[in-house]
Amino acid sequence: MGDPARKAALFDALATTGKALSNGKRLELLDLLAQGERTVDALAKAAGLGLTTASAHLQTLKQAGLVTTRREGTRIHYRLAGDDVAHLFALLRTVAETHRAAVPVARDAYLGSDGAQVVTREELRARVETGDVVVLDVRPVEEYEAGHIPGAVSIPVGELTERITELPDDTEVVVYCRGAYCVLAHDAVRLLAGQGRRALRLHDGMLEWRLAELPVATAGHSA
Amino acid sequence: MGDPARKAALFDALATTGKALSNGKRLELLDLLAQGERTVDALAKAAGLGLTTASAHLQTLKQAGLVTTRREGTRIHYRLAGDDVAHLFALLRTVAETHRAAVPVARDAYLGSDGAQVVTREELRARVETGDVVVLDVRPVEEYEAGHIPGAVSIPVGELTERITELPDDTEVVVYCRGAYCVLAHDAVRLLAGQGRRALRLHDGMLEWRLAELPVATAGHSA
DNA sequence: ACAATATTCCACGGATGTATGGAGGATGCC
DNA sequence: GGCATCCTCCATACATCCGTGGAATATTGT
Repeated sequence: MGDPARKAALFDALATTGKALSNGKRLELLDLLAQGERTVDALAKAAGLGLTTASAHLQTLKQAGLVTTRREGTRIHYRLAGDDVAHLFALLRTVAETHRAAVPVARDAYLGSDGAQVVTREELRARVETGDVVVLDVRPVEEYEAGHIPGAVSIPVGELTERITELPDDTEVVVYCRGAYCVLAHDAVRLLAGQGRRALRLHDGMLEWRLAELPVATAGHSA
Repeated sequence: MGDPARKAALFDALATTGKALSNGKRLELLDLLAQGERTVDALAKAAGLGLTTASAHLQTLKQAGLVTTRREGTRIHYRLAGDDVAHLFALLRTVAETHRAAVPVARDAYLGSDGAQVVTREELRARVETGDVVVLDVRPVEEYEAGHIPGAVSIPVGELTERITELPDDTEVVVYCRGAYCVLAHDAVRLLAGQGRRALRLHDGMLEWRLAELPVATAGHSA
């Protein structure tokens, strides 16, 4: 009763999934995949990995059950196996931030400060309803198309300088990007400030918005 | 703007916490700690580890921010750093079970089948209210004292044979133990069946009960 | 069938993780 | 102080992981 070997086998099986979360690069890949599916090649470039290395990490994630694949011609698209995986990633982040001082420090060092006033999801939602603000999505277009906050305008941060005139200058702008660990919104706020504009920033990003089960619009039709 | 080295440092910091979940023995330790605090020695014995090995694993968990310590005389008591850690563990389990077929297989192989009818938390709560059932906690006494389902009777599974007469034979008994991966309740049901008694089993256990924020009673006073 | 593209598989060296036994620290009791 | 207890730290041997390049595989287009 309660064979230790079988107990070890059970927890080792769990550990296989845990192991997928034990490497920074794999976590970066999960962070990217939380925005939508991507090909191996795209993931490798985005995470700054060699192709074969990225492939190996993706195999590990697949083995762990965290991602699934879809073949389209010669390309293979990876995506998260489910929203529960995104929740797991987000919870790992929260736990690490709560209980390890080094994490918030590293986060601030990476994101830098933008002096922007931050807005919670609920505040943003309320202000969108009243038409009080313009919401700006600064992620790459593909990610915007895969799902964005209803009513948001898409201007990838790389094009923001030349397209800044598309933003009204008589309405407050709230910028957002992928999630709590995404620099794009910080960069955008700094860039806008450099142009004499003032912008607010959503406290986290699309990932948390989706996990909170708030409405999401996709390329074709609004949700 | 988005220094790759800082990005890597941030995700590596996260990975330190993830790494804590990458080893079966550490997951066993977390599972035990979810029931309440324990000394190093007790944890080592319960998990079937050498003392120094257990100590090393606990250092890893502490480094990851998942556990904290408290010294009492010569002993050091480890405990989970917070309920969010228990949630993280539970979510990892759920994700692994959902997306990896090997996990439920290993679970069933470890727990064995007891033929018992299972009861959900809500069903149990309702039936406790009406006084319809006796709830039996078969965990070690210390764990019962650290927190149990209000109204539950404590008979550790090891003493169940000799103390079986303490259970009424005109009322249904619902057995529970630590959580979804705990054998004690399964063993108890098999044992009761061997004595001609029939018992139901709570679908999961104390861990999930607590995380669902249902009422918990402690040794002295009921919650 | 052949070439091109995208991805996976394989082999290797360097780094990191794991278990074990023995030494070293901290606390409590006499 | 001296000793016992409990735990941590250190050194060692072994296994596993990581990143890298080259070979093998699968699909598409010609």
